[in-house]
Amino acid sequence: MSATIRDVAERAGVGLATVSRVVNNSPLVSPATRQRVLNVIAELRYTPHQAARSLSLGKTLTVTTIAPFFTRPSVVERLRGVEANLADSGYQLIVCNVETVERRDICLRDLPRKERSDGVLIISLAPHPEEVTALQQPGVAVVLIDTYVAGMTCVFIDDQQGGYIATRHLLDLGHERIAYISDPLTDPFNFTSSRDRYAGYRQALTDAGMPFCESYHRSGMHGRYEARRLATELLSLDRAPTAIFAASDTQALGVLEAAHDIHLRVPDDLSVIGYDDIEIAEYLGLTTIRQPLFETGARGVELLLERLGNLDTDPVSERMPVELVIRRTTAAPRKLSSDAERR
Amino acid sequence: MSATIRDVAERAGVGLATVSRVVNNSPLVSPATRQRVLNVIAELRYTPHQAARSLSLGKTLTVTTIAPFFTRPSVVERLRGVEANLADSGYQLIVCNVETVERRDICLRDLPRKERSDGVLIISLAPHPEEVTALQQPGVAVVLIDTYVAGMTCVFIDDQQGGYIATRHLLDLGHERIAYISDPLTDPFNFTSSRDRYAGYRQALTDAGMPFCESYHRSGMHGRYEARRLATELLSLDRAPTAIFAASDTQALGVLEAAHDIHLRVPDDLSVIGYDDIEIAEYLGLTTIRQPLFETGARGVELLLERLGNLDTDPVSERMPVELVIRRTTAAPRKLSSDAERR
DNA sequence: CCGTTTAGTGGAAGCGTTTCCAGTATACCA
DNA sequence: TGGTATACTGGAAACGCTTCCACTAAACGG
Repeated sequence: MSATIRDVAERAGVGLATVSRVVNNSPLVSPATRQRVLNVIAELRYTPHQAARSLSLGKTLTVTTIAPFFTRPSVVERLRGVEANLADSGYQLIVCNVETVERRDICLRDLPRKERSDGVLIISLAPHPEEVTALQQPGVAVVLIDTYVAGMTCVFIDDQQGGYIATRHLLDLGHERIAYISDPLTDPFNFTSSRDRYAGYRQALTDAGMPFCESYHRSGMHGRYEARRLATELLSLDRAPTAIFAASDTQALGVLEAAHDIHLRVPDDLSVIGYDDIEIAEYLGLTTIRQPLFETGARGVELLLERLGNLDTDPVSERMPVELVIRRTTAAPRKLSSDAERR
Repeated sequence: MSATIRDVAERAGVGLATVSRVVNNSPLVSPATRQRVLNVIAELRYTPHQAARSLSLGKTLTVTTIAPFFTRPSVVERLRGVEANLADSGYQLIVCNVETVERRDICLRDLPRKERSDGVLIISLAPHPEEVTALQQPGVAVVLIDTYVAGMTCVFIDDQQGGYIATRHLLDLGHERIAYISDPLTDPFNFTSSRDRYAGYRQALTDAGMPFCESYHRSGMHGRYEARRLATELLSLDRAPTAIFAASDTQALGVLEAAHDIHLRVPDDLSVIGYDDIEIAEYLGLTTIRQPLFETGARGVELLLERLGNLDTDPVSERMPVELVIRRTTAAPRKLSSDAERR
């Protein structure tokens, strides 16, 4: 159907090897021959057959990215970073979306195999110990994004630090009743960010000599609606929090809605801080913790490409910084009401 | 390095062909042999080599999706539809992001080739006539999403209708000065949606006997910031519009910002309607035109898989419906002020 | 009981590349 | 002038799989 290297060779009156050399820019071809071959290639619209190429080469020329819920703004942004750096590398990007635990397990087991892909990028999914062992088998290069596992190459965020900074910000403003809304701290996907941010939250509280109140921590399925529900619960508490730290901007939106529902004004009656700094955060004036989403993806690919060149590289891990972005949803608590309530 | 079919065959004491048959669920294997082979496969952690498989099969087992600006909410949602329906099909999804015209041209020329992919999904990019010819060459199955081209298989949206409905809604509310903000009507990517929606806008105006005012149409680069700038221009006109139809929700956000900048209240002083019904639209109470984003992606894959089975299928095109979603950013214009200004 | 079908099996060709190896000119050096 | 390095070139093996074809042994019908 389409032209093969043999067709080109015959038509140009040269050997197969020569055509291959031309295609691969080998210097061992005389200019005259090269030109003749190039003409025939153009004439026949010849394109090398990927599968044949990779079979012969022993490489798939392919990089697989495993991403959970790849429509979430934060994931999309990381993916963009991945794509941007992979586009000109000659590798194709295979994207695998994970929305169920079964698929998570299948993907982590079957995809990182030499027969399928030269390299694998795993976003936000922390492999279990036995999976780590499998991932370390030589043959496939693996880079973890947004996750830290000792002994593997990772690009990650210091989420504990992020949680700390967010809470610290609220403490600095004078808040004493600070709640935290997040995904479940342990979940079957093995996401670590809610857990790490929680640890930072607790640490900041402790460092400030502030007691931790169990009922100020609520967790539930990721998403705006669930966060709205949790925030509503929180806000109807006897001693309702004056500030809520949401583990993601999306969840912060839910908190904002809940506040709106009961006619609480933000930041006057309630301070809200999110996490991620997704695009809409700026629009809404949401105070948040910015993490370098695009950059983690981009850097992850860089590390992967390096490892692809040399598989024996020692694993490296890079921590990316987070940053507090103060906008319009956090402010000092109203002394009056909180004092009144307290006495 | 990793086990091949030969290793399995030797270890199980059977022929290559038998192993292949087991792997591919051929009925021509006795239960006993099958079990023996399966045991060895498990033991050796054997996985068929993709490239070898596809070379032998003459198929790449791969589907490529070409998407412009794949982080835009509307595109992400379509991609999710694509992924959802492709996940269990046995085909791998290769994603190609297009953010420059050069890459658009390269992708449209090089990717839809039998040697690279069994099928190609093209999102929102209308091929030029000469590209259409190339895309119709047998060998690759191509499905266009969000674009209509005669003679090709497409899943598209009636954007003209959408533009009409949006404008009609504003007219019905009593607006007489309705502006339209969009991407440039003709652009090098050959996006058609802004153009079609514009046509609907004009048509609705005409049908209502309303004159079209050139200065009420502004176009610029896609995005919130540009839309905000254009809206600001519009709102500082002598006879400023009382309603603005934005060609996307993202742009509608920019309009909302512009209104906020000059302390115009929405919908009291200004009605705003968007397009797409992206997730944030509901949160913001944005009136908009909903288009079935996920569904176009999902349906596109279905059609592609059908064509993959039988390449000689006649091209079909399916139009998906749009729907007006009325929320809180549109209302009747304030008679008082508009009358006052007019006289 | 003997042909004939049928289930199960293995060998080998072929998919389209890359690349090692061997070969043939031509150029260069002594 | 002969020998050797040099610049190209082509043949063929190999990559790991699928599948056609040939084959054997058992089952079946007359």
